[in-house]
Amino acid sequence: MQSTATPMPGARDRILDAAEQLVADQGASNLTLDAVAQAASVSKGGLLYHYPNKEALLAAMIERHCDDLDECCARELEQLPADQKSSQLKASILGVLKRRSGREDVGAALLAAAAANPALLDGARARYADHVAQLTASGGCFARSAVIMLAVDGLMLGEVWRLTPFTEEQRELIVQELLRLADEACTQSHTG
Amino acid sequence: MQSTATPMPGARDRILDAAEQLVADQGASNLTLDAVAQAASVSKGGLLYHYPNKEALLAAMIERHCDDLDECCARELEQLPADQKSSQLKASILGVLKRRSGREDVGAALLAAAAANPALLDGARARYADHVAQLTASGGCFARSAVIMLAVDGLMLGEVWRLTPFTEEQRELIVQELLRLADEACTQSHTG
DNA sequence: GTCTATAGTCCGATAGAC
DNA sequence: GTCTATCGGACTATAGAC
Repeated sequence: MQSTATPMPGARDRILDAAEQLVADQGASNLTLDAVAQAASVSKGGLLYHYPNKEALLAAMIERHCDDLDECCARELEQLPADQKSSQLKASILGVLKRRSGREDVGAALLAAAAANPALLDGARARYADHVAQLTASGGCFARSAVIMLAVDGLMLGEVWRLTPFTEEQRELIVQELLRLADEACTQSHTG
Repeated sequence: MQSTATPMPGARDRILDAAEQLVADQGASNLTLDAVAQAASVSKGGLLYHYPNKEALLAAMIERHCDDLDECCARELEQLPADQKSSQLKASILGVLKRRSGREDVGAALLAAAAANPALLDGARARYADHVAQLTASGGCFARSAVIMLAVDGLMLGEVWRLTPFTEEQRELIVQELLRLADEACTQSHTG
């Protein structure tokens, strides 16, 4: 485990950093073991000591990426009132969407790698299922909460693939609308 | 152009069919020119006559995939009242989500290929921008309409990557909720 | 624990006959 | 318009020294 301030990153994390930067700079198809080793200032043999094959490297990248996302949501949750049902949902919205991560290319590359090897996403799948379970347990309207979660996913993935053409103003309107819907989901006033 | 009933598919479409099936059966990483040629009963040289390189083949696959999606939405639109503002939005919801396409793997593979070559998605980007423009012009609430569109995308992409753990019942609840929200988006009663 | 060197595989694209 | 044959390059992973 890695604290937020990292005075001396271990080799494993340094490799992950280098791999991320490489993908962000040069695209997914250039994520070769050679390139990663060079970028991380390790030899290929050294790289393969820490991650025995490319799949293991990708799995570690995905896991850290998901951890980052969870941390963002956790930080948002701390700044929201603890006694409101909607806070959990709002934290998910803000944690994922408040600031664009700047690592969209990395996300795209990791998802691309998962197409060749679906098992890579097993961890992410488990996290997703947890979130849905939390949703059903939170007492708010399930369908409404799910729609909000899915819209968050849709916007994030749209930005990952650079499909969404929204202006910053439009994007802000969307986030505000999501927060409004989150309140509704928990007060259930929308069922009329 | 290809009519709905295809008595004798041209070589180009036959190749596309074979490529889709190959991806669906064997995964994205097995979409090699050799494999496609074999599956389409053409030689590699013949394949490369119709699509001069792999990128051209992928672009054609993506374009046809998008066309299919548009057609599904158009068909739904025909069955909805023409005089209601919400029909357009509802057609998008139903066209994409009513029946699972069964081609999720193909979508994943195409998206994955786009990570290595972002230009492949330019066509899809233009379509997306069109949809958003239609949204703003339709007179309904922009933010609400956008949220609905994004949730549709989120669910579709979630299924493409097999991330979503929803049961069929939950999925149906979500679709119904989206349709309800579409009505609200166009009556604007929610801003109250 | 980290390195060098290399084995072995696979793929995309070209050349040129028919 | 379709074929065969092959080139050249890139990649993962292993073997073994230090």
